[in-house]
Amino acid sequence: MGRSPCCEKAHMNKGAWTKEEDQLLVDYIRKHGEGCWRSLPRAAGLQRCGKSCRLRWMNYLRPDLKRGNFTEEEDELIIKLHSLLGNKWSLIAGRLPGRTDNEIKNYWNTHIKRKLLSRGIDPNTHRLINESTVSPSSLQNDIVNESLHLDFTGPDQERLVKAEPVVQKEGNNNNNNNNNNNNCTSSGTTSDKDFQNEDDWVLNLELSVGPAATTYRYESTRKTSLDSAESNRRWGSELYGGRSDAVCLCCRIGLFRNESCRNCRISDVRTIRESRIL
DNA sequence: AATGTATCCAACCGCATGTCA
DNA sequence: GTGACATGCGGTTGGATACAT
Repeated sequence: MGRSPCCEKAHMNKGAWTKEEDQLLVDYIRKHGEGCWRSLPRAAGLQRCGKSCRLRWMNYLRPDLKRGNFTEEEDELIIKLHSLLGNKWSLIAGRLPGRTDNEIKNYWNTHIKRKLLSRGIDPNTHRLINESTVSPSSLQNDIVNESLHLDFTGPDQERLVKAEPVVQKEGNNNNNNNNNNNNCTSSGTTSDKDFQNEDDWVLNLELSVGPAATTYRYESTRKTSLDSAESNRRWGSELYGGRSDAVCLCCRIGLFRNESCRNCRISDVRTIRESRIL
């Protein structure tokens, strides 16, 4: 027995969205907030599948999306994050405010792959092409280290090194206070509940790499967000054994210093996030 | 100007996962 | 424990546009 389709597709529009459809979706979400994508199309008067609505909103209509070309800084950050996370586009997008996983994925496939290849670097392995084995003294290794070196020091280092490279599939991310109206549930985001158990530390590391900048929680029927600075504090605080001066991943990787990192500069993203909902 | 080719990116699809009854 | 359902993710597709011939 297969799963039933997510929606009745017979009478659904497909393909490019019209301005009218966009407007209906934006109006509805402004009024009611995100969530419950299955019932949203009908409620909003759209002849679209819920998944399609979600995608359109997440990748195109969200007001906090950054438009325009990727900067050199973003390029380098994507490369470094990809060397750490692989094709975990949503996690990578979580560290690039205003960019979507789809956008980064497309950009990777159309630009960065080519860029790396032109540098003689295999975009999949982040190693020099023509060198199949790792030599600790080689340039190749320098590149790998340059990409992967995280400088994790202190008591947590050992646990971190032992962590499996599983990014998302484990853990107790049952954080959402579900708004059970319309039998809607939500899933997948990380909250402070995830940080309550010290034994979950490694899991929390995995979960926190991505969504720091856009970590939502449901409160009653309205969605709010953790501001990125707070998310970074929580993430870093757990990561570095409760130190309060923890920094975000960008800084940790060494791409930025605190003063030049966008994530660290944003002190209160909540204002931005909420204003787009209201 | 017409045609062919390359590139970009929005959207789709299938599957994995989490939640709930 | 199990199945149905909702959502999210990553790979892929195909139409639009840019560029080359």
